[in-house]
This record gives sequence, structure tokens and C-alpha cells, in this order.
Amino acid sequence: MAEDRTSRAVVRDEALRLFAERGVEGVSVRQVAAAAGVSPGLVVHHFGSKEGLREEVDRYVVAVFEKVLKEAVAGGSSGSVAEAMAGQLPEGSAVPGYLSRLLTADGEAGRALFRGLFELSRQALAGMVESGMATPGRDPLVRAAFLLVNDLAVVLLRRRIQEVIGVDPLSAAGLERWGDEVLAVYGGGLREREETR
Amino acid sequence: MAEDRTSRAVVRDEALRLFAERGVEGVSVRQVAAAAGVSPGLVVHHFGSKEGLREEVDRYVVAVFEKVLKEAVAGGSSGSVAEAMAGQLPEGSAVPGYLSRLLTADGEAGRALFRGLFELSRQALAGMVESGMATPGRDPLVRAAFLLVNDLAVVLLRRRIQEVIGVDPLSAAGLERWGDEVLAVYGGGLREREETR
DNA sequence: CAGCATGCTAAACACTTGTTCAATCGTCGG
DNA sequence: CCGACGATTGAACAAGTGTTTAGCATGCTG
Repeated sequence: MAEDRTSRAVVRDEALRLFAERGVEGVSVRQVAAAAGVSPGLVVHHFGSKEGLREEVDRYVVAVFEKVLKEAVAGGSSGSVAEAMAGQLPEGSAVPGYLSRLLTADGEAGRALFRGLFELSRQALAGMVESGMATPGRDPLVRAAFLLVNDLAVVLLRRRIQEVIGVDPLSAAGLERWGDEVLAVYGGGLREREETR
Repeated sequence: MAEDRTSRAVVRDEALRLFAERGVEGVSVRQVAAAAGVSPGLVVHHFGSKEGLREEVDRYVVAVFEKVLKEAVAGGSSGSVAEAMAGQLPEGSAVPGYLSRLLTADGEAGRALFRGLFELSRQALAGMVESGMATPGRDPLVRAAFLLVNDLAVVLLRRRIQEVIGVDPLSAAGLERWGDEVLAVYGGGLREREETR
């Protein structure tokens, strides 16, 4: 069967997968080339350097993620980043893993991404305040940040969470269990006795 | 002034600092040796290999962290990991950064650490339930995991949070602002109108 | 057809990597 | 004093790194 993607795209996708798995420093240009079935020289020919490849993957992942976010909002889901990723991305996608690295390592791409997400979080909180679903809190900036990082924590610690509760929190089943609990706590705090189903 | 730590400890501490900063793969044995003011050969002499050094740093960081946790509990703070670290560790310590890598990368040390923290979180939740401060929720495992990862998110995304709210959430000032908001949400949910100071 | 850009490879480059080894230094027990 | 032993170094090693270069097809354009 014929390869329909350009080999440039194949290299980019394999780099994305490997970088997400072992980190950029942990993967050599030769390993990316081998995974993509091309020569090391071609990688440099297309992207200028390993750093150039990393930047392209950064841009690509951010673009995919923003598209995913936009479509999730349009599709009328809740404002959860985790839910958007789980719903829109194919199973086994390397995008969540790559985003984790982007957000925790330093670098301009991750910084800008987080800043944008924070703005979205602020707007989401403002919207909830307007519709009476929430209070701005004593410190609205911190409240918006709190909501954002709690959401992102599920992505960053996905594997660890799966190890202890037994289900991938970014799967459909996991997201439902997780979302129920989040809704309960955000709705009425830890003390509230929830109605029995 | 005389160097009182053994050079083995100096190497370990510099490795800890550099590994936390740039990742294990991003730091060479020679760089660790240079930072510690010794020869590359000595690093191997003491730790067997770079991998041996990493394992030693893993063990050391976990030991420091568990001591910090224990003392924070004894000191009667809340059950927050973030608060314990901020209170007990010297300013500028590389331990939080190293722990972030330990928890997000895979590896046995991080897995075991998270598992242990999860057990503590379950016990803490159980204690709160017993004293009437919380409900087990419909899904107590998920609730315990939710509380844990929200706590850890502050450590993992520390720098990013600082960038958007302007204060290090692991500093004294930052912890107070953050803790207030957490307490409010956990206490009564997002909707509750908090008393005006 | 000639010519030229494009996608691609194989080989080689200089350099860095983790690790080994023989040789020194310093200190301490007999 | 002296032998031994741990700490330490400098030099060397093979292997792997990112990158460069020359060349080879292939296909499009004049």
C-alpha cells in the first residue's frame, strides 16, 4: 500500500511520538529518521536542524491542540481541557504526552500556551459568574489558575492516576468518573452530601 | 572557607540541581563533574555509572521529601504537599523540580512515590470524613486522587503559575493566596459566597 | 531535448558521550 | 617509616551525536 503522507509529515509525526515518549534530549536524529524510514540527512534537509524539528513539532502540536479545543467548545462540552483532548484525539495519540512536556519544561512555546489557557480559564470563570454558577472568589486570578491547573493535572499525571485508580482518566470511562467527582466538589465543596444517584 | 561536605555529596547535590533543571538526559557526566569541581572519572568511581548516579539522586530526593512530609505533619500543617515543601525546604531548593520530573517521567521511583502519596491522600480523606470535614463522595478513590493531583499540580506547574499570577505559589505569600482559594472551593464549592474578610 | 530544482541517500566530518585505566596524592595503622 | 588503601586525576577508548557534503535519481519547465 502506498504511503500517502509526505515523508516530511512522517518524520514530524514520528518525532512527535518519540519526543513525547522519551523527551527531546532522549531521542537522536538518527532514531527519528529510522522510525520514519528515511535517512538522517533528510531530517536535517527538511527541518534545518534538530532544533528546527523540535520547533516544528511544537508548532504542530499547539495547532492541533487549539483546533481540538475550539471544536470541543463548538461541540458544547464543558470547558475541560482533559475532556476536549479525550473526546477529539484518536486513542493512543501522542499529543497529550507532548503537551505535558511542553507545559512542564521551560521554553517559549509552553509559556505562551499556558498563558493562553489561563486567559481561557479566566473567561470561563467570568462566564460562570455571570450565569450564577460560580462566585469570583476573593482572588479571581488565583481561582482561575486553580481551576486550570487542576484540569491540566489530569493530563500531566495521566499514567500515574491510571496506575492507582485502574482506569485511564482520559478515556471515556475514566473521564466520567473523574468528572462526576470534580462536579461534586466544585458544586458544593467536600462536605456536601450528594444525592444517592 | 573549607569544603565540609564530602565530594561524593557535592557531586550528588550538583547532579540533583542540574538534573532538576535540564533533565537527566540533558546533562552529561562531565557537566556534573565540572559543577562539582571534580574529574569525570571520580563521578563514575563513586557511583559506578551515570545511571547509578541517577538512582542515588532518586533515592536521596525521595528520602528528603519523605522527611519533609513527616516533619510537616508533625508540625501540624494541613495535609498539603505543596505547603510541606514550601515550609521545610530552603528557598531555591532543587528538590521540588526534581520531584516533578520523577512524578511525570516514568520509572519505578516515581511510580512508587505516587503510590505512597495516594495512600496518604486516602488516609487524609478518611480522616476528614471521620471528623465531619468531608464526605467520601460517590467515588472515594477518585476523590482522593483528585485532591492529590490538584496538590501536586502546584508543584509541577509552579513556574507557569508564577508567570501568570505574578507570585511563586510555593513561596509564603503565594501559598497563602493559593491556600485561601483552595479552602474556599473545597469548603463550599465554586458557588458559595465567601464572607467578606 | 537540455536544464534545473527537488527529494533523498551514503559517507564523512568534528565533537561529545559514558566509561576505563594506569598513575598519583594523601592519610592513617602497624 | 612504610605499606596499604581510598580519593582523585588525566589521558585514552569506542560509540554515538548533530551536521555537512557530494552525488544520484526523478520529474517538471523552458
